[in-house]
Amino acid sequence: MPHRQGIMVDTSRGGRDAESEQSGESRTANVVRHLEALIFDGDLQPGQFLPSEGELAAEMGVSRLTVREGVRTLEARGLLEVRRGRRPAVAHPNAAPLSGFFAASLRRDPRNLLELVEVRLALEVHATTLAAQHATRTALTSLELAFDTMRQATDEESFNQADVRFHAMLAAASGNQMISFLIEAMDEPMHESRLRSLRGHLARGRSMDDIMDEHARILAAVRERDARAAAEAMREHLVQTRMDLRAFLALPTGDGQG
Amino acid sequence: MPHRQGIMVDTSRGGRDAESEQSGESRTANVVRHLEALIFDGDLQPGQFLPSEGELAAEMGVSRLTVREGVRTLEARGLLEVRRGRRPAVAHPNAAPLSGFFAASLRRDPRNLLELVEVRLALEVHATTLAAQHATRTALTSLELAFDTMRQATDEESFNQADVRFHAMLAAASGNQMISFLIEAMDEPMHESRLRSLRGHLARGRSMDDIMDEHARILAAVRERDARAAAEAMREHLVQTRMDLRAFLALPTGDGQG
DNA sequence: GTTGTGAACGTATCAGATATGTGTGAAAGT
DNA sequence: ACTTTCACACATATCTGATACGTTCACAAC
Repeated sequence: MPHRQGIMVDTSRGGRDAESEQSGESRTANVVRHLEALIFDGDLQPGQFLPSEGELAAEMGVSRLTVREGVRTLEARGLLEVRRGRRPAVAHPNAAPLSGFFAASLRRDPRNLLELVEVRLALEVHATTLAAQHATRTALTSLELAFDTMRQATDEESFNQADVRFHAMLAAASGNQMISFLIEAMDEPMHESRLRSLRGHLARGRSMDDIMDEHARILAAVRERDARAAAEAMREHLVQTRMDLRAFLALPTGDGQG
Repeated sequence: MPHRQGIMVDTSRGGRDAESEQSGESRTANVVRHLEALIFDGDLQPGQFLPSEGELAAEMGVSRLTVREGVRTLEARGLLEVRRGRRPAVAHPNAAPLSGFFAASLRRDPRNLLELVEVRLALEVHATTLAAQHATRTALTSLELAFDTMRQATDEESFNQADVRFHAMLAAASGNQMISFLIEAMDEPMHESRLRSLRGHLARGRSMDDIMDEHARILAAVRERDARAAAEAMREHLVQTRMDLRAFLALPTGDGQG
């Protein structure tokens, strides 16, 4: 009989089956599995609430503290949304865990930026192929809207924002949510590098019109449903962007800067 | 002055600057940021230990409970390794968070499997390009070794294992750790689907030799450093695999099965 | 009908214990 | 001298019992 103390009676209820509890693991791990079961196999839809910490603790025969640790774990994994005063809610699928991973990778070693750029290139090129094949009419409209916003942008920051949106809409047009999440997850961590890329772009003696042309070519090919041309246009655009970033990294000012 | 209770004195030490604590956020959030700072900006290398929970609690003027919640969060993000009886250690970079994300996505909705396959295709094709361009001699040797292991495999399970290893070695040969992590992270969640894909493959009237041929073509192109051919060979292989999987999903037996 | 308000509930956090795993150095045995 | 054993200091895992404060909702007051 493993660690029991005080008046912790085991008779929490009449017929509790002990099968679902692995005694080799920690109680918190058991709580995590229990919560996962509630989320995945229970009939809880995203946004719906779990029992309160106290109820969960009573159900599982552990203290509230242990429940809290399990809840924290699943919150960090993006499966639960915890807000003070409210019961824990099943989270809508979201890219936060991915975002955290990429951000952490960059903070650990800024050189990972170039690796991330490669990942992005691979994903976006494929997303463009899929978008040309499957994009719905509304998705196309959103894409065109984002393109127009880019064209009307005046300052660097709003241009960047519109650029991010264009790429996000393109990913969304692919119809593949996993790809969308991955690309979205890279946006935040790579925000800084975008501005740098832009500076490197200018340093290479290229203009904003070049960038707009590249995007125009992508948009046109997607609109014409020419998957091969669209993918190629995106690849060329991203290769240029990669060169822009390298140009910035080679700049005298941008050398030692993390 | 926000919630203070009991004898919680604020004079934890002489000159503590309160700037690093956002009073708008929860204490746990502050702890998380503090720990992140230790991990990223401190001089702690992976494998090294943080102060004990008690010490951290004293340093930050919070209870051990609050520290524990923060530690749990970072553990779930793959940044800390916690083992009973030992102080928390900085984790080596690892793909666990990605793996958790993909696994959760699949458990939430098995239809995400086809989306994951697309992601895998995009990443592996690009990884193959990079591998053909940059693979070191030792990486090539590992790849050949994995290929030989595949050829000698007798049963389904060991073949699959060798197959996974081949693709992992190829990703490693790309020299891009981020891509490696992503592909590695998909291995576990997609393990089941691999077996199904294999069954679908046979159901389509194709043989194991076909699979070996596809891999042989990839290996040969990478060895000859023909990036375009290598990428194309990988794409064809993965398109076949995708069709295998679809074939399985269309099988009478494999229809309702999650 | 609208608006305020308080009780009920829920989480956030603290304090203080106990149980048990880990590592270390001293004591014991060879 | 070398190894093994064991006790002890330390660290985490978990429990109990409180307090503080955010959320919600029903009900009363206007």
